[in-house]
Amino acid sequence: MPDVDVTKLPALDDLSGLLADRVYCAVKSAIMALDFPPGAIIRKSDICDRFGLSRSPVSDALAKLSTEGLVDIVPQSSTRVSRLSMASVREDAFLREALEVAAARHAALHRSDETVARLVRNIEMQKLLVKDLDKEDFFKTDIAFHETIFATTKVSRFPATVRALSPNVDRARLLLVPEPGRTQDSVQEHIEILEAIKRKDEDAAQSAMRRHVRQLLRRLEPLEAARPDLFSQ
Amino acid sequence: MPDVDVTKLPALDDLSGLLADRVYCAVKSAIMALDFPPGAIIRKSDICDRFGLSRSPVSDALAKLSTEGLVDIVPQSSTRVSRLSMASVREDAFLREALEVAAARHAALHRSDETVARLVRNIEMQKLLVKDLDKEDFFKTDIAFHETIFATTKVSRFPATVRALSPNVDRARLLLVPEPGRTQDSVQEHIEILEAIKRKDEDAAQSAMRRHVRQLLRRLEPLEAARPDLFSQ
DNA sequence: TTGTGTCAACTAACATGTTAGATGAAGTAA
DNA sequence: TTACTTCATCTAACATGTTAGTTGACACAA
Repeated sequence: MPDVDVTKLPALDDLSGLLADRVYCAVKSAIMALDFPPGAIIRKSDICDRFGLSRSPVSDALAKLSTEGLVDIVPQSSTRVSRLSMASVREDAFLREALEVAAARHAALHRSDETVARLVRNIEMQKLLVKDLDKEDFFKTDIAFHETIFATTKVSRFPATVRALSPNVDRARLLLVPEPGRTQDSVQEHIEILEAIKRKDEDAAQSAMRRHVRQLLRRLEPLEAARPDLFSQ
Repeated sequence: MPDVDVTKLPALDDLSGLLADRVYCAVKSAIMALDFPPGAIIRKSDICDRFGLSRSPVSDALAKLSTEGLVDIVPQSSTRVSRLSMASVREDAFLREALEVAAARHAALHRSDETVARLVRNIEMQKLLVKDLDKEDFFKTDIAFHETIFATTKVSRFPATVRALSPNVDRARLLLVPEPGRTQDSVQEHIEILEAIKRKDEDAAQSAMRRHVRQLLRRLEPLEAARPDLFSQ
């Protein structure tokens, strides 16, 4: 397995803040974007050279990534980008589903009229983007839909927690090939969630959200066979 | 606000493994046990002296605790045990509920006969411990009950994730005064969860678990007024 | 060919030196 | 007294030196 290509690291353009945090963000985004492919070896000294830094902030950054499961550090030996495994993707998907479903249920019970209005606007936007085949903005609007639901919980770290608990899902997601009609289906699922939230039907909101998030896992399952190079075992 | 008392740190008796990990465990257990009280200042050099170590492993340990929200590091200035806040306790409780409820639902759908047998045995043990007023072992058995349900999800990091997501609930919990009849009620709630799992009624398992975990938050709510010294704002 | 022991090379872990920024007390002016 | 400035002190962040453990190649024996 070759080393990672450190030239793919984004620059540390964020001028303020700790060096360690900035290195962390740069390496994390390279891993999440699969620019650092699963299994590749990360040489700390290469990253030090790339940014002109000492080993301290780089080690701190990699240690943090290690606790999140994105890199595997072998004591006294080596550091590499963690491989995907369908087991870890399923685990991530389970945890994400638990949180998404709880948020949807909470939204149905406690949503304000303003939240409903925001979700309605969001879905109108989704319909337009599907018609215009704008995948990238659709993706962003999709995320905004879910985060609007998260926001009803008043748990400020909800979006960050969901992301932190399911890094493998997010990485694997990038390997998906577009599936004809998937975005339309996705909008329809969002509408069902919204309708349940509108009429304060918490059970319907819960099951609609569950059906929706399980679509992602269904599409991820075949990946292990399609890209065995990126998966362990 | 005084400094923490480093003599309250447990020894690093675990002979193998990284120093940083061992320091992390020692400091974490002191924080979780409230031996390091919320708001107290942690001096890295004191901890270095206590264990006869250099600053590297101690800094690594505190950085990890910082990402978990158990210590607040002010750049270039100071490190202190994070204060509790009812807002963070409520956030923790919401996330914990989401996971506990999802696990209960999953258990109801996918439990094996062996899981049911294990839960039945566990509850028999609970009844005995309540009768004998053995609070400490009851607490352990309670945890084992929940972890048996977690195990049905096959998500190996489930127990660790629940703990990591709700450190403030676990800290605040230690401040609770015993409530007459609470352990009996708790056993009754466990029985309701078990019965729902037994008959594979996922909705009943979900709501029984929700009622159960909400009892904890109900008991935590009055703490802010009772111990304002440990809460921020 | 295959399994084993040795060893050089390399890495992360740990120790220690240095720097920059935050803090708070003392001094000063209004 | 109050508000502002100065400055000494202290801390975490960062740089660098050192150590110890892992790895993989190679020699050699079965």
